[in-house]
Amino acid sequence: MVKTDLTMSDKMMELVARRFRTLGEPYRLRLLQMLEGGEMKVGDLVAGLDGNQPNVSKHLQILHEAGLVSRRRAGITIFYAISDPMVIKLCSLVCRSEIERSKRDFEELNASPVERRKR
Amino acid sequence: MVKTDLTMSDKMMELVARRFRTLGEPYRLRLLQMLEGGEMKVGDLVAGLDGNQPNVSKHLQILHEAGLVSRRRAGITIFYAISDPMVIKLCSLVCRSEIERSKRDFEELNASPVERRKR
DNA sequence: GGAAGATATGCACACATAGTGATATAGTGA
DNA sequence: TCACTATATCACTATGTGTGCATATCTTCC
Repeated sequence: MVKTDLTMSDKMMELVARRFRTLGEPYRLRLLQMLEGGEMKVGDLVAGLDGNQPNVSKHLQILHEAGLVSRRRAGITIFYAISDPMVIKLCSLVCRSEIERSKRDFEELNASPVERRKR
Repeated sequence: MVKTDLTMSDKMMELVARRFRTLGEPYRLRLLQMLEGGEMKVGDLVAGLDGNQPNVSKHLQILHEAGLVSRRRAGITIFYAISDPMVIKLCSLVCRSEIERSKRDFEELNASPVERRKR
């Protein structure tokens, strides 16, 4: 029923791209990072990220619509939490790859001039 | 030397976000998908994606600057290939998660009205 | 019901970026 | 050197989206 072969349909491609774009914002990554330790209320996220409240709310909304965080109301405050642990795996994958990349760049910079001419 | 603890620095966050944004374009995902089978020349990518050549070149440039694809010149033609296999892992992770999500949505739609009221 | 606090939303602006057609560059062979 | 082919770059427009301010909504407590 569900299409699972290698060639993704255009619609699936669009969905995947959309999810990547959702994660393509530093502010949202910081929010997710803060939520990595457990659920938090909006006010604490605002305080922890030195941002203004509407902006934080908007980003949380985007993360929520993407299904990456869940919402829980407790009286007058609202708690957000990571709902799809995949995002953590994704971020650590990219982060590790980025570190590898910077390491390669570093070694390339320190290579001998003869080596460097080969690029 | 390299910062590896859980709280990413702002600079690392920016790099990770940039990479996600690079993958946040359906056209680029389609290019990567075509390259999954091995290196290809620009012309074949243009033909395979029913796009115009400057656009394909620009996207390939972006992928190349991100370090996701490598370039190889063979005479007058240029071959591109996936250089960081991590992108395949990333895409399949997100794709699987997206399938799970659509499955949940489907089941939720087919749940009894009583269940549905709980959302 | 009215006030207060927490969160969400609407609006306007700025900026980044994708698409497109024209043009430039680079390699090849005559 | 000149034409030809493959690819890259430029200039322009259009669209999407992040940000900040003002304001609305929702819940609780008096």
